[in-house]
Amino acid sequence: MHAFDVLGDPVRRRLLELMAEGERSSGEMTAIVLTEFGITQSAVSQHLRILRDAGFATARIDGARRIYTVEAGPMREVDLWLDRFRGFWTPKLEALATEVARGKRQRRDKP
Amino acid sequence: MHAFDVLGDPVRRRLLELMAEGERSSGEMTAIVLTEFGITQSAVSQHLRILRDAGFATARIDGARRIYTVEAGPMREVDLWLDRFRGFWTPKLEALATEVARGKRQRRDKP
DNA sequence: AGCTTATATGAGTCAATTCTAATATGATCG
DNA sequence: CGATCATATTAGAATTGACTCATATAAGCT
Repeated sequence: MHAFDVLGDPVRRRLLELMAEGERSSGEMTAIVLTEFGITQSAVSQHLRILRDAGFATARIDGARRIYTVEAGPMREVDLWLDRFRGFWTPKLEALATEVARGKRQRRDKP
Repeated sequence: MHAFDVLGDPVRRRLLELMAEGERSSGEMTAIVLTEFGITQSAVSQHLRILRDAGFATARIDGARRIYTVEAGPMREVDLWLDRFRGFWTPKLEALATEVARGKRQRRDKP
């Protein structure tokens, strides 16, 4: 499943937002998403599985709980895809700074 | 339609990639996507409409042709959403450069 | 004007996705 | 141990989304 397909669902985006604020148990996230979207525990669990399968999150077992952590990999892919559009909104000087920030992943012109 | 829902489709992503390389007519893009994905002109036109409706592209009329241009707005939204995850992969110093690059859109701590 | 090219739209079909309901697994606690 | 809590899984129903086919609109050509 392509990273963008995963991000195409609002519940999954919300789950990732929650994890971005710090580790969360399945239960905490379920409680929140349940009130916000009105879906069942089962549905949330299925979304969490999709996030795990696509590498967006990992879960560590803590007793009866699963603690979820967001993972950078697929998010970077998305960010990388966006690179080709940065020129359309980033002023030139700032673009240079971004270039530096990104560690000049790719060389665009000869030295 | 949320920006990420729009990007969730591979044909639409491809169309945006093509526009990112420069303005394109509907016909040019249709020809390419048709060979790559094997879908009809109608399907491509419907995808282009979704891109227009969501503000990802605008079309200018040139005789019988429509020339499409990619628009920054929604792409920036996506980039902004990604900000909250940057800390998970950007080393601290580079994060600072990104901060500069983004013009310090938001203040995170008191002066 | 009539034919062709370029693109868009609408209706209906089909497949993929998401949801609920029911159930399973495993930890915890009395 | 039996009950309960936390989470996952499976099966099937409901929904959504993308596609094709047919048709519409408008420009360009002869």
